[in-house]
Amino acid sequence: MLQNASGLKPERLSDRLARGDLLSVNCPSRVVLKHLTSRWGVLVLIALEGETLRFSALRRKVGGVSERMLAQTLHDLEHDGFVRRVAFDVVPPHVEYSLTPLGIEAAEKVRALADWVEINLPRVARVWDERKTG
Amino acid sequence: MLQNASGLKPERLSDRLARGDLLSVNCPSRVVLKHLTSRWGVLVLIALEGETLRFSALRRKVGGVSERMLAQTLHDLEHDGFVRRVAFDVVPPHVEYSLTPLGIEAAEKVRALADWVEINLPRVARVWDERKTG
DNA sequence: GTAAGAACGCACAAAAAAGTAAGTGTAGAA
DNA sequence: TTCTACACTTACTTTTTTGTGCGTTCTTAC
Repeated sequence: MLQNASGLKPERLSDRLARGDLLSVNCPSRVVLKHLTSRWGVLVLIALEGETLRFSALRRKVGGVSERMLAQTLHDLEHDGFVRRVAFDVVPPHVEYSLTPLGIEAAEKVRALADWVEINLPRVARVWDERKTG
Repeated sequence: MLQNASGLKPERLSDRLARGDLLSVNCPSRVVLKHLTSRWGVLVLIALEGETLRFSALRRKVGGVSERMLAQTLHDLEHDGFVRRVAFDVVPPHVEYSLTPLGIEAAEKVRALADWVEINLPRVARVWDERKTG
């Protein structure tokens, strides 16, 4: 994937991706969407909204993440430009994570969805119950 | 999970779930969020916005889904009350899928996120490029 | 002293998600 | 008369994701 079949000039992603269509296979947006909607991606974005946190604090805030998964999620989000990582060269290590402007925008959308789910959970739960009751 | 340890009256999910906190482990909203943000869940919701589709048509519209995954995704979404399935007892089979009112609301949120991603993909791609260029 | 905390990277293992292939039963098209 | 479409299901394989635990390197608290 991402290979340059015609193999000419050095590819620039930002050129090639004017506008994709989510519903088409290989739409590059799908990759980004995947990071944003990943199990921990959503929660990290939300946890980081409005505050800067250190790795451990973030881990404590996001219930259930393992260190490995948090690190990986943070890498992905940083790589896409949603999260900013600032490391101070001291010992013991001190690293701060925060949202970039891009990340803030994305977090808003993610948060809107998450909020909707939390608020409407009772409606969904009612459907579950009905099905059990028959 | 979901077992009734104290084992008294028949549990009703809609009671137990007044309001969860996404950031806590075992928050039930996470299950629903998982379905909505799953790889194919997002696409199916979007594909079904505004139109009723048959299984095959849906499969053709959502590029890349296998039959198995589409069926499973549809099951999950139906189970949560986002999708309505209407089967006509004829041969060859005829089944129609559409969004419920709940599904329409959810789809709006999901779509908002997806649209944001598509529109802002160039900004993300620029970050990718920068990193490559160094 | 000895343990914990800081922020990971790395190797391995288990679990979950996804893909592949094949089968079902009938009808209308080629 | 052989083929395709329809809407799946089931069994099996592959891929991806997630978790576990160890090592690092130094400092502060007990």
